[in-house]
Amino acid sequence: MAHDDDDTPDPEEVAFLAAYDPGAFERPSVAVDVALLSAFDGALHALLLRRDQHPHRGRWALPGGFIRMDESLEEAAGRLLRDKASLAQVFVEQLFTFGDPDRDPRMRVLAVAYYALVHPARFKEALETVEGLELGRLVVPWEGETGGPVEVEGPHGGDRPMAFDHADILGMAVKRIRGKLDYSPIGFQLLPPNFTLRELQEVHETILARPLNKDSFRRRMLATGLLEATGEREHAVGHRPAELYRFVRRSAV
Amino acid sequence: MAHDDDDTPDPEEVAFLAAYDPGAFERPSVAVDVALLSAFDGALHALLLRRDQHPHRGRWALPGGFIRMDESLEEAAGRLLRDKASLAQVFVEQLFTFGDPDRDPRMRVLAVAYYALVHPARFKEALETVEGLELGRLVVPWEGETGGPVEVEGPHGGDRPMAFDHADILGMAVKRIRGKLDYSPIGFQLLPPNFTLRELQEVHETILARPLNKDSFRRRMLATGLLEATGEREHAVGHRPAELYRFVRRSAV
DNA sequence: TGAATAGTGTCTATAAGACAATATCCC
DNA sequence: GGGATATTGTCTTATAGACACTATTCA
Repeated sequence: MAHDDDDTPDPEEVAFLAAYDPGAFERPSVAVDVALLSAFDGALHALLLRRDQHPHRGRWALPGGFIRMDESLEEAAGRLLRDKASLAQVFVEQLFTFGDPDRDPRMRVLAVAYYALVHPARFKEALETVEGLELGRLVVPWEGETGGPVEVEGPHGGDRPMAFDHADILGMAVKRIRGKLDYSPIGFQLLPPNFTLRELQEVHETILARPLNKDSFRRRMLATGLLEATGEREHAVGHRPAELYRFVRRSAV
Repeated sequence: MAHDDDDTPDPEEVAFLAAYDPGAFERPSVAVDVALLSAFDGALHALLLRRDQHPHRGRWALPGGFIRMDESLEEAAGRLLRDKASLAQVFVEQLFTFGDPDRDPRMRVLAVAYYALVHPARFKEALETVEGLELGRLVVPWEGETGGPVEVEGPHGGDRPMAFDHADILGMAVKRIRGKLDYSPIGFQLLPPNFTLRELQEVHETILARPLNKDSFRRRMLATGLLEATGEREHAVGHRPAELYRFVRRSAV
């Protein structure tokens, strides 16, 4: 790895120094922050915690916490979701590592950001059962995959200003999942096991924040071979019920 | 940010503890490793350093080093490229953060991986002028954007086994630039300022490891509006010289 | 003049968008 | 039956691949 300092010809010695004398190199704190997202009511939503301490008191923050020495980053993200939102078995993926020296005024903290996707039922259950969790509705002020921070609103409108660089983390999450939609069946993380094509299209439209052509969407999705008809149909919908599909577990790649 | 431990209701207090008493929380070391890539001779190549110390003595590693407390991650990547390869003004982008607890047998080290792209002339100049740098030719054992570690060969063939998880970092870099090629003019980082369409196509083919349709490539590239004819042509090529193009600086986005 | 690649034009196959027609459920 | 959406089929348009033809340079 050659993790040596610049003018030192011996990487290993330096590394051992750092290992045996923690004071030799200052080390940053490393946190994992998770953008837990769901799609409903025509918008992406995130789970937030309101800060009651300085800095950024009164602003909203993503669930996060310091990593432990014996867990991987992804395990830390999973642990945080379990502990802060009592959600297990959630799809998580690493997003980006934020490391501006002054992103936290107290000390140097790196944030390894993850995003997670759950379907609305589980999302809302966490929101109602776990103390302190609040809802943030994402308003994306840019188009396509341009990128940049998002704005966050409360359930009844009104701003929810984000703490630290968490609006950037959310923006990065939106950008990432918009990009992944093109080539990856990411949408099924945001739906129950069985779903109609219209529901899938609504999820896509919510993520992309633009209407999609119904016929073309239908054809494209069925052509991927990732959807499988269940033979069942939705019911009690006041109109012709649509067939329910499920995502195929990719077997041989 | 709520960087609190699980069962602690006061994130800030914990953070202050960590800040004022570094022993309260163990912190990992954080390194930046850079996959410096170039495309020539029909393959992607990386700059490597041979390890002469344990662990992984005799294996090859990417240039890397610990971050400093006063620099951002991207600044650290730039500093490493200057110090280790005397390359400045290189395009770098964050790739992924590797954090397996046992990725380094000596201690917990997170590696924030970056990739960098330079054109062959600068790459080879670094290789020849900077002591200790060696050449790695990437062999990608998977197709498309499947992902996974790459194999690395020396300039005259023969394996160059990579240290730590650096084969995974290189694999992630290849996967990323393959993906970006579709929607981003990433190729121009690997070319001189003026270049022909054929050269651009060769870069794309090298990155994707598959032949591209010439007519279609031409049309697609010119349709992006990112290429600008210089009016000049290549010369002394033994055949009709092609027009030289340059990339347009995206003005209004 | 010939070798070799650049660059243009045209045809075909495929995928996306538009739209119409029919099907099916609930009320 | 009426309302509403599902599902299928057809037509049009845009784009990618294939291929043929002309253009231009150097040896």
